Amino acid sequence: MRLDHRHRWDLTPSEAVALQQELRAEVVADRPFDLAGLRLIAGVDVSVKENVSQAAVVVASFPDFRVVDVARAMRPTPFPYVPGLLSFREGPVLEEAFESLTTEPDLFLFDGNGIAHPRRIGIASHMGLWLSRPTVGSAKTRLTGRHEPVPPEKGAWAPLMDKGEVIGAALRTRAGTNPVFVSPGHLIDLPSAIDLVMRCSPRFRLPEPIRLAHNAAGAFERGPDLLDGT
DNA sequence: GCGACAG
DNA sequence: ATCTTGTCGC
Repeated sequence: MRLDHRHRWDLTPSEAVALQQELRAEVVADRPFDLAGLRLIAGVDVSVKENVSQAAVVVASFPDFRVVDVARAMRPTPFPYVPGLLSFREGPVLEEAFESLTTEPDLFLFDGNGIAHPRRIGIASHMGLWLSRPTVGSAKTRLTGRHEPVPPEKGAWAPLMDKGEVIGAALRTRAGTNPVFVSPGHLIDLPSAIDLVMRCSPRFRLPEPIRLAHNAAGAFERGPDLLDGT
């Protein structure tokens, strides 16, 4: 699929931060997204095996999550993990995977944050600019911001606050486990993102598209092809 | 200077 | 992210 807003990835950490400061103004995180029109959703994830990164983009039908397309890419890991600069580590291999994607998903769900980021441009927002399509961030742990305790029932959530702004939500996708951190990536608002993640998590803590992508990205290291949700 | 810190 | 056995619970 076609990509916009392309730029070089080989930047120093301080150059990367400067670029984020430039790009943050382009991110749109206040637009409602109509889930009624959602047909194809893509889960995005990257696995790292020493100095090799493997990306997987799994396109599935919504709301039944039948896999319709898978794009993968494998490249040397170019950038160390630095909190706040994840997109510069995973961006290159993701770019390659996106280019080989033949299907056109309506929305992309990322394993990581959207605007719930110190500079409001986590990997879901950053890649959203490249994709020019709605993106949502779903992280397993918190990067920045604070929140009140989340009630125990499935579907309960608490706003994630940072510097006086609501940047996301700690969402209970399943009772008895930790909440996930949801935030708009690009071209979607928080209420829509929360609704989406809940509808993508009928059974497990993590959204179905993320689980599919996680399996596809790490499959070669865990034996036989496990491209389904088993 | 001391913690915090997506994957 | 990845390193790794058993174990508690539905």
